Amino acid sequence: MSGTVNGSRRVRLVDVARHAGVSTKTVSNVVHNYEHVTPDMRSKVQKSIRELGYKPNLTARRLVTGKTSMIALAIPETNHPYFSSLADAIVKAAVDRDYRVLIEQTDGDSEKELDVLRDREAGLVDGVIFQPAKVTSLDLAEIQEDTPVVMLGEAASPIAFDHIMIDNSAAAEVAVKHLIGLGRKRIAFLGDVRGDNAGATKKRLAGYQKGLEDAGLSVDTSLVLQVESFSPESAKVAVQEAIRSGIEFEGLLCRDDRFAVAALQLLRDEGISTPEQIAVIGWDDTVLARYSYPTLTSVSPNIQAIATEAVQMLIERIEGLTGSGRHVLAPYNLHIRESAPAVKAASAPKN
Amino acid sequence: MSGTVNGSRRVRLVDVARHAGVSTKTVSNVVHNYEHVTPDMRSKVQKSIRELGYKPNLTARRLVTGKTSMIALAIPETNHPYFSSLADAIVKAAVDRDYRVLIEQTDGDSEKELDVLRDREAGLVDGVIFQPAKVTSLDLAEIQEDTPVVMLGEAASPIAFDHIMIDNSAAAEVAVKHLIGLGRKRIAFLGDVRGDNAGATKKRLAGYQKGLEDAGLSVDTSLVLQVESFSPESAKVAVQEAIRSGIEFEGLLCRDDRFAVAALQLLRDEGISTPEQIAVIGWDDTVLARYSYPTLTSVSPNIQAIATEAVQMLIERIEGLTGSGRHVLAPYNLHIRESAPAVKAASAPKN
DNA sequence: AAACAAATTTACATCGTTGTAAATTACACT
DNA sequence: AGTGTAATTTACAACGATGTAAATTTGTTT
Repeated sequence: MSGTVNGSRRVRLVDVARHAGVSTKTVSNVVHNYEHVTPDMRSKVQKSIRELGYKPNLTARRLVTGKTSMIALAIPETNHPYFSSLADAIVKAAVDRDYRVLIEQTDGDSEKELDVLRDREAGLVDGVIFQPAKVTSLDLAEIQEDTPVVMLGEAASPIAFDHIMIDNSAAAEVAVKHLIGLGRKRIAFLGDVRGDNAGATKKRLAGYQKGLEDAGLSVDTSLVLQVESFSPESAKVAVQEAIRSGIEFEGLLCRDDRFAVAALQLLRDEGISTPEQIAVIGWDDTVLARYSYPTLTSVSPNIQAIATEAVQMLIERIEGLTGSGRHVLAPYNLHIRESAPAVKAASAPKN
Repeated sequence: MSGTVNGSRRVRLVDVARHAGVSTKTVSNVVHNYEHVTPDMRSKVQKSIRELGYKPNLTARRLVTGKTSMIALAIPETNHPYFSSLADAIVKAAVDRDYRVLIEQTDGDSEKELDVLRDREAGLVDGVIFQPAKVTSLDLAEIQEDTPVVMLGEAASPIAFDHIMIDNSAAAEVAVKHLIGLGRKRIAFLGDVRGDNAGATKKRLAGYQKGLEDAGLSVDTSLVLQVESFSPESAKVAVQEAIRSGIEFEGLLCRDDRFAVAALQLLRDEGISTPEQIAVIGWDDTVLARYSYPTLTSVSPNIQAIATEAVQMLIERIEGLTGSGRHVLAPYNLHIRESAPAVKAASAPKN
């Protein structure tokens, strides 16, 4: 009773129609639960469908409807704690809306990122949710495609595109103020990555600075730690150099959890206690934050909200909404854990 | 110079043909780099393609060729360190072979898992790589579909399917022997999860047992810690209860990294040192192992090899290979880190 | 220059479904 | 019973590409 009888071709709509003695359109109507079908017809057709093991061919359906019911999610890497939870949430949100998700890995490569939007082939997906790592607003502005796109993340994007992000500057400010609330005065930022032109770090730095200034603290540029690359190793090197060169700080705000956890490991190796001597805050609230030692306080974007909103906005575009790009700020909060505990329980720095 | 001129429909093959004054088939030939096309023709057509901004419609192509060049990857959750690296590797391997990957999350739900194979719609993908969490060999045997499938992971699968896994029993044995090499005699296993009928744990337990027996150690069933669910919390509860009830052990082999890292946290909270008092080994060698404290020794399946092989086997099936299921053992090794260090550097248990 | 073979190009049917609009049937009301 | 209207069902032409096989052009050989 399988889809094909030995060696014969797949069962088509027309085969069901013949078997049931009706037109193909009626079978189609039954398949789609069209309401104006008499119960007799319906059950007769359903019986044939069952007996023949008919399954609709999605490709043919797509060709005539022009809809794929698929969206692409373009992210730098799947194997990254933040992006994998983002992917998870977006897949769930899409499935709720009867869409499927195609993952496109751009590997943080600007050519691959542009390819995603250049859209060399048509009819693959109905729309794209795109979190760029390298590509700049200028690159994007040149590309004017007709596939709907929703941008995620902190990169500046052309106003033409819908865009969802958290208020990076405000979030950094909240994080800095939390550290200040713990009595920390000299607060470092890890890290300013060489060649990172995506703009995320700049915004976080701006918030970091504003947080300090609002509290009447001076901004010391030697506390903005420069990092060679996005690898945890180079983050460790940066922190280590700072310590070796005698730069003192009691708080550390990191641009992401990977850097933060690397910093935790380094501080431990150097015999510096967290949070007693240096309180640390990460960014993204990934799985790493839950399992590190000490557990990591982290800026926590509401991924659920981002995913739901992104899918919603994209579907609106797919369904024909026009007009210039919408710009949405997603909610976030600071997830407090041991590395920068709640203010009440805070002990003053010991050094 | 974009794909569509204001408001007009998409450019089709036939539009290019008319513009260039040739037949549609010639345009198609140029698009596909068919060799028997004169240079004149080719450049004339390419010019038209460029000027009109033509992009081939994948759906139409698929309908006539019957190929989607997409494969599905069905996994319990994207947001899991092991599965996200698996997804990453499979996407890369597939892209290398000119396939795209559709991620299907089964949420460890047996209905959803069956749905993946029941294949309610045809022509979505050319084949499926499927790592089940719940579904048993029996459930699967009933389903006889024509979409090629490659199974991953430790669940028993019907002989009809191709299947790739690491030798769980042997790997567990290696891990246990490593602990024994560190001088540990009482070695516990975390954990036997209630309701886990996927068979993975059973095989690991078998290897655990064999490793002990080979070393002439007795197998104490109270050292096989029962866990209520797959959550880290329940793993912690299980370890805690064992300690509270006076069960003593110097080595701990865990069924996955999440459990292992949860155990590390609990041991720390209990004031038990790792690896001095209890050496711990995880499984899957996920990102957690790199960032935990202490860093985690873990059984490390060669994900790269698994992904490449899975894609290779699936494509062979897609291209028509018939015959009964092939069963492949993938390579693995024990990634040594601090929680169960290399034998040389090992210190004897202190308690 | 004719004849044949090989290399290009073309015409046309086809993939399997759904949209449109026309044809039919069923139903209600004089 | 006859007519008008609404509810079903159907016929047929798309959707946009590629495969097949035939038609044409080009090139070679005698």
